[in-house]
Amino acid sequence: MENRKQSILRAVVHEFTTSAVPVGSQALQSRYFVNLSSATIRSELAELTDRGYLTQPHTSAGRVPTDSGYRYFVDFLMDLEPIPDRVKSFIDDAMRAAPADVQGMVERVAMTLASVTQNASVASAPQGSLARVKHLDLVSLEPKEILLILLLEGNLLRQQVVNTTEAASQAQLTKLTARLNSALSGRSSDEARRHYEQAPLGLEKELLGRVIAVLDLYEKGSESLVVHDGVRNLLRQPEFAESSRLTQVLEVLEETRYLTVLLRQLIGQSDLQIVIGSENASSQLQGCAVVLTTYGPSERLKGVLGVIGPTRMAYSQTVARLQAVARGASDRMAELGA
Amino acid sequence: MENRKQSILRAVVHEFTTSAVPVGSQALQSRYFVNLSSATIRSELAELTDRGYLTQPHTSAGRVPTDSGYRYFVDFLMDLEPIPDRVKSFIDDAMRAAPADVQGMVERVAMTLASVTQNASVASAPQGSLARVKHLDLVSLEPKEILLILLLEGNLLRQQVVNTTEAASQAQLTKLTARLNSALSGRSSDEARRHYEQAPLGLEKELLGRVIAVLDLYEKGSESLVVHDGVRNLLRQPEFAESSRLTQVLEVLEETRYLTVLLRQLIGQSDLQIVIGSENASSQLQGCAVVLTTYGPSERLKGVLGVIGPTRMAYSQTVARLQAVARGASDRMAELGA
DNA sequence: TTTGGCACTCTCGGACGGAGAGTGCTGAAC
DNA sequence: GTTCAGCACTCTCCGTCCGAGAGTGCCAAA
Repeated sequence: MENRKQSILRAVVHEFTTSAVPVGSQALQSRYFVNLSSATIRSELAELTDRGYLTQPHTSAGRVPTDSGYRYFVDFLMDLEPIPDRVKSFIDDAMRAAPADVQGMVERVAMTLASVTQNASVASAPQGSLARVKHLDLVSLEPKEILLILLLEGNLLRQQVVNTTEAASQAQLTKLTARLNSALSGRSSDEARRHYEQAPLGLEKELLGRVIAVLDLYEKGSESLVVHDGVRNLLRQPEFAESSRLTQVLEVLEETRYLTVLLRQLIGQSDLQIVIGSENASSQLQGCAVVLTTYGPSERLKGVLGVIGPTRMAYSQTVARLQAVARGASDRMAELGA
Repeated sequence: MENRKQSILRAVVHEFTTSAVPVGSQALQSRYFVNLSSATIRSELAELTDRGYLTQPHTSAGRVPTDSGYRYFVDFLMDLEPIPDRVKSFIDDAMRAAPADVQGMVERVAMTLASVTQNASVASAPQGSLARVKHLDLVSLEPKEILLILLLEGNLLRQQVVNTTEAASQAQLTKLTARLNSALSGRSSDEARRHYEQAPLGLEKELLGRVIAVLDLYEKGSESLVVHDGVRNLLRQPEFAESSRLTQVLEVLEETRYLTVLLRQLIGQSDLQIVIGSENASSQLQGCAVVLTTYGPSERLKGVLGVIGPTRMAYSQTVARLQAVARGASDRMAELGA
């Protein structure tokens, strides 16, 4: 695209994202292109409109970027906005003070992200394709009831109540714990499964089975933890002034099932994904943009981190801050975890 | 209050909660009091308005209950609405399928409550005034880094990374684990503290200190887990049509700090608490009502469960269903927990 | 190719007015 | 003394109208 058209498109996006008001030729002229006349800008705008990058709410209104307009902007025109120092240190502080457990960490990450981007955020707990058991513990609740505690890679705790066929004392359990620990710790579910097959019938096999079940659930992600935060930030945007639009978004956010699927679909090859308006598979997110990246303590353990806001979003700022939070969280988790 | 006035107040509340439209004398006459003339009803309404139970949005509009009107209704006129069988079994199913860990359980409870009351819900994890350690485990991460896993009463897991001054092997830790377990399990924080004071300097004392710190945090509730769900249900109500009202509510719900304080304040003597509109300490909840009860696996371990909606709420239905969910959750937790 | 000029279009906000809903009051009936 | 029909009154709601203002597209000249 011609250079000047690009500049004008960039200016329209910038102006509209900050003011939320359709931008006219005069506004552009006085604020961005003092050496051009508004008439010239008008003809450029008309051209950009013909090509599908801009649209007008009505005949005599200013221009608004279309989804394709935003798309062109993020693909070719956007440069990352530098992050102010106080935002940087805010992120650092938040991560440093984050709780050590995955649950708490994920919540903190979502909170921080929502706060620095002033939009809604989502975060899923890091998951590995091959979950490994780091440690395991058995606690006797009742004679035939055992609490199985599993510490997975990334310091993720899982617990499950197991009703066994045989009774066992805590002393027996302690011995069993030691045996299972040396057999399983550091091993993946495949290796655990081999162990399971060779084990003789009895309590040990029973418990091994449960361990494998937990690992499977975890790997399939059906147990996945997804949190969201910052819906209140969306309410400040004029596009959510009447609540009908928000309803749609909230349905996606609060229905964790949807969200899980959405995140899994979206996080494909690229490490930064921007989905704008109608590009969204889910029709509920019309008018919204989703910016996603991954994070986690290691290459094998990755979760998804995302920002959801109106398509009229400060993309360059959002992307920069999203990546900063992802980096901060990853570092912190690496430090605590694996 | 005279019997007929009560009936009329009840009718106004009922009509308004279902229709959301100010209710006039004619509507009451045709739907509730066929043997009375609308003029008679009008004079009764005028009386109820004088006494402060009703109000008019404007001179020639129908009546709307005031906060005192709702208060009178819930105190004297409300009778619990029976719960349909399918709702009952919905609750039972949800509780049966709930995960065994506290985190998951609390989330499930909030979700269920939001769903059956069609309002927003909050739930806090059960907490005891005296937390007891049920089991403890130490896992070596690095030579001088230990992951401390605490299983508290109610099967609540806590984890914390401890950086120690001395290095320790996993074998040493295993021994230490056994010693600490026999010393601490079933003991409250007071007893743990006695232990701590008598312990000689060293790793054991260091760890005991951390255990106590975790217990303290837990008892003070500053670590407390509070979740919410069902905000999308509020959006269906006309009082949240423009989003400004919702902003307030979301600020309370998403700022867990506020919520924690709110719940702690509110759950006083009674096991069922209804706070209507201006009775709310927090001015953010003007126009909203909060219905609260407690739940938990035992007498000593109680969490708070609440419904938040517009003051124009189906109180009798809400209370009945809230109590049903609380009962279901308590039973299930008792079964799993203590 | 750019630009000033100009007619045109559309929204926005305020004013106006009629329809409708609901009220309070009054005087008569029971 | 309670109930009720009748009636005037009040206020909202909604549609219409109109002028101001913003922005456009087009055209002819530089």
